[in-house]
Amino acid sequence: MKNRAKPTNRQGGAVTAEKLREEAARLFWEKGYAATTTREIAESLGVQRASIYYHIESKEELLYDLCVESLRNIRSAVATAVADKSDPLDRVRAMIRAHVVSMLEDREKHATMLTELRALSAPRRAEIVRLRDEYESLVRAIVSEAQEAGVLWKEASAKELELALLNLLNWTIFWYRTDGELSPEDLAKLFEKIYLGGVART
Amino acid sequence: MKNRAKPTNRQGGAVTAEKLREEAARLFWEKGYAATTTREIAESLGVQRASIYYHIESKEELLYDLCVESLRNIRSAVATAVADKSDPLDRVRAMIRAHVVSMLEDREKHATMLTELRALSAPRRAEIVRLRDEYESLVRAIVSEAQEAGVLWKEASAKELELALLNLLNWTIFWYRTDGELSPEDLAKLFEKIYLGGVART
DNA sequence: GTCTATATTAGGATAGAC
DNA sequence: GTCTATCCTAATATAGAC
Repeated sequence: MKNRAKPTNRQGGAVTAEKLREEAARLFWEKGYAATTTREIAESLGVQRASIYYHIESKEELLYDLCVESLRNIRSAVATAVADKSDPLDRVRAMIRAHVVSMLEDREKHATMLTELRALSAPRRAEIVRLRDEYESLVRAIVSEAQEAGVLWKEASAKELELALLNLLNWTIFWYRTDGELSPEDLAKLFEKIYLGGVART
Repeated sequence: MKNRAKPTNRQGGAVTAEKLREEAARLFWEKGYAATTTREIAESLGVQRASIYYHIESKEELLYDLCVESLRNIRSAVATAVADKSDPLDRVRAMIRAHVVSMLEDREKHATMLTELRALSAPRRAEIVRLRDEYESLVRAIVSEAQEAGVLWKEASAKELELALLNLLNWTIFWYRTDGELSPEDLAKLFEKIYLGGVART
């Protein structure tokens, strides 16, 4: 057996920028960005501290890339989910489902993006805020269309309804457990029912 | 003029544990607990770094005290608000109002408590989790009573309805601005309407 | 692509004077 | 109750060998 390309790390494969980002997302979510050290990231991957700098320029780059990926993923999930729906209420339902499922299936990344924005330097933060605003515009447009079609309240603005919806969905990252009773789909159904119909018995 | 007790800091008064906690809450919320340095806290108060250790034992103590205070305040606000109501639906409404107003009027403290728990050492974290669970039990009891009285859904459990309610309310800390269009009371009314009645036009 | 070794700075906390 | 001075550790990142 030739020993070329024999890795000395414990993960079996070469450390790639991809693996780095995965592990970073996990640790950033577990301990927070500022409290996570590059030492820990390297240790988790079974390599020396210096080795990770072959793949990345800085710790902040890991956070930035992760935020970009998170926002691209959720935006694309929602856009795809509503693409083949024309009924305004169906589009709202599809959006809720896609947002919740996408968010919870890649929870570490989305949670980090949603809560660690302030750790980025000003230029990178501005870029992420721009992407986030773009996503919020998509959500708001879907809400607004439903209002115009007469199937959602008009007593509140599209902005207010959008913020309330994201409130209801996003906080889930803080308590959702993969080993819990409710699947992402179950939660999406619950939130859809509550958002559209409320919890009061009629 | 005698110059005894003349403070050299820029704040005009003596630095007290109270002022320390206020400033810490502000900075912890602005930059996160781990990214906030004791140097910055001292600088904001106009004193030398060493001086703050006369009032506290460690940076972590600031976070812990702040979490305890936050949970005591919101619990007491909600308990007081529902105390004189007997109608189950009125109690739910009063709880929403008190939670939102209390949370937003002392936003830095509550936000820090809600998001920086993981920075505490295990014993202190356990203590805060216990207080938080106590508060959640109060919320759940109010929801549960309303279900038993037949005025809220029973298709979902009290736990699910409680989690969904706190979702809807808590995420507000991430976007609420004191200079925005909506007051805490306005937001409480909006959330009350959405939570109980949903946003679909009937 | 990963290693050893290290430069460099920052951060929490303490000692002891006033 | 605050100051100056400093200890000590931990952290990001780089240099250069293999």
